[in-house]
Amino acid sequence: MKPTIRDVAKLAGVSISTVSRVMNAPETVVPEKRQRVQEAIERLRYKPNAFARGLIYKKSDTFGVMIPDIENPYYAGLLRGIQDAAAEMNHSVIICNTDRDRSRMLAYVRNLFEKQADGIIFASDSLHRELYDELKRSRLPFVLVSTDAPEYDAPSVDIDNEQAACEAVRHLIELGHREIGMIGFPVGNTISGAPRLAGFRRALAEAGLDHCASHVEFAAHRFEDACEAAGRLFVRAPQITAVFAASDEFAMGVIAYARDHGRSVPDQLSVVGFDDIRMARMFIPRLTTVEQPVYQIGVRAVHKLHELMVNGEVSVLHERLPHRLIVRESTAGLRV
Amino acid sequence: MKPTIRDVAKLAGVSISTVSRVMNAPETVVPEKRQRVQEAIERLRYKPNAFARGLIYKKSDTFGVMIPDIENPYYAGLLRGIQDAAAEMNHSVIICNTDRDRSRMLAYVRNLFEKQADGIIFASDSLHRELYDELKRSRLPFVLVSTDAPEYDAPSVDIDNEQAACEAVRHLIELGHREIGMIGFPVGNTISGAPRLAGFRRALAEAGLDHCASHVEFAAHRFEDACEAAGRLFVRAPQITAVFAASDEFAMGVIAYARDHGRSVPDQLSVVGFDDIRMARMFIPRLTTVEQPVYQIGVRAVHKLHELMVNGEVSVLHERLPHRLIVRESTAGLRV
DNA sequence: GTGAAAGCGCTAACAT
DNA sequence: ATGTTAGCGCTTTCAC
Repeated sequence: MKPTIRDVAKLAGVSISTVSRVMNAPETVVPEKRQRVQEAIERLRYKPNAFARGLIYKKSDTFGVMIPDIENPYYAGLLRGIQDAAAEMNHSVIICNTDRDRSRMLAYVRNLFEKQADGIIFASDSLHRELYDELKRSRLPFVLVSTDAPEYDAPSVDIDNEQAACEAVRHLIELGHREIGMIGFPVGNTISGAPRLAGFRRALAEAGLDHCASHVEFAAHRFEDACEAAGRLFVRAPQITAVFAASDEFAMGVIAYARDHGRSVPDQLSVVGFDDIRMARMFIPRLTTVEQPVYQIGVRAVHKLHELMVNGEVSVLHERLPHRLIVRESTAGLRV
Repeated sequence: MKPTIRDVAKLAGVSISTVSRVMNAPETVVPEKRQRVQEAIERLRYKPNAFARGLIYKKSDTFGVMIPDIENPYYAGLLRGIQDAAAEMNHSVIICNTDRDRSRMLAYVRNLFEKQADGIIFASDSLHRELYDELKRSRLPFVLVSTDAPEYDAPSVDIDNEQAACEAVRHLIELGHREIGMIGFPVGNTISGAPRLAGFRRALAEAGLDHCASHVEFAAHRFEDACEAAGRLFVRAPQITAVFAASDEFAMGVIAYARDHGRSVPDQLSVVGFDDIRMARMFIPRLTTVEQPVYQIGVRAVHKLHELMVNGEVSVLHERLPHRLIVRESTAGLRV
């Protein structure tokens, strides 16, 4: 059996409260006894039971992270920031891979509630009504990451997606492109949908290129979806010389499709991605893309959650971190 | 405050033991009361406190996963299998990103112990003495994944790395290559090191190509390291026409390096990777590689851990899952 | 079949 | 400064 506080007390010849004090307020115990207790703790390799503590303190030093798909490099980066920040403050993180399945999400929330999680970080999925209600009822503090839910005033951390998309498209325009298409996320789905599309349209409008505004195809999430979407786009608008892809994986899909159909990148087609996942600089050609500070987003999310847990509220509700366009090899000036 | 069993009892007009019975052995309660209690539970949205339960049952339905780096697609795939299998049996998984830092690993184990985790899955890091001792002392059941530790007889799940590497190299040989190099993991570091090197050497020996046995360079873990290693390899042995890379990321590094130095793949250089990460089929050229059933490895690891938790022992100590060579576009016959 | 009470391992009054 | 005790929320004897 694992040693309990009683075992330590017996071995040290003191009462259990003294042992408890040695752990929680050592200065209130005379050095001599403190010493004895510490030795007993070492010898027995005693560690306090988190259940018993939790029952008293009503906290678990644990929180849950809900993400759609750990295999997606974007979420992996996020998770890393989250876990590092959590470890920093001695908290554990329980990972919940949702696969975008609503009933799984609900089940996770309930489970986290039972396990007395101190909070939840909810990343990237659309926060539907039922889930929001459950979250609220559970009274678990939660923060949203890369998920906009303007209708609910939940704390969030993110980048300015509309602006970032706009800058990416401007880059294409500055390169001389006048026939530009986009591969986007479904509009309703996540924050990556609508705002990035809006940014695309804004850049177009600024440059008087509104005729391109409908050159948009949507893809679900993965590379293969993007390949197909690229196919549809090129059929509809073969004159296109540049594509804004709403994620790096989409950009790779577009490039792969183009390559398979005799269009070389960037000579005959420029492509901008989004996210700057690690793969972006390993791909050939290296991807021009919008860098998101994923790791930092994760870190900030944890801090925000912590603030929420401690103060019950948060100083800035919606936090936006800076993004940056990184020009690599997948975009080039338009050749006439 | 969260409702407790007392609140439910009061609302239903019964004793707390009856409420407990409704949850744990409903058939022992008369239907009428059972009904009332269930209604009260619903109304209050009561959920039993896992701390209190844990204190009694001495288990948390939670286990920890230690991995070096979630951003590495290989581990991400593993984690996905693990999490799915865990969710299946209503267990939570606490993620511990080790960054290969020994003191962090130790800290995680202690933390998991305190939190009363039911077991640990330890992936891919080398299991050093101190950690092994800590694990043993903690009496936490644990299973090793993609980590060989023959000196300790710990349960493990993995593939046959030596054989898989051998097959990858044979593929190169069958293609007509006679000057073959390798980019490997440091030999001491993980299971990916020594066995894959041994497989490389075995295939070479079988074909009477021993003169290639020293055409090996080592890289730490990342793409950039592999690029550099490729540089060293080509300086030392410029006659090489094919490379066996011990991971897909290494293969991409080699290809990127070759591309930057005027060697096209697969026309002038064939490259085989290892792992079949998702990116392997998105890369250009698509990677020929050894597929590991990562997801399944994760699933099996959970089942093995569960077996260990329940029975205190495991029927087969070391489990090996099947691998498979997938030929795509990064390898081609030798042109003379 | 149901309630009262003990106890899981710990902390925090409360005595001394 | 230290020991005794109540109690966190639950399960499980043990009486009735």
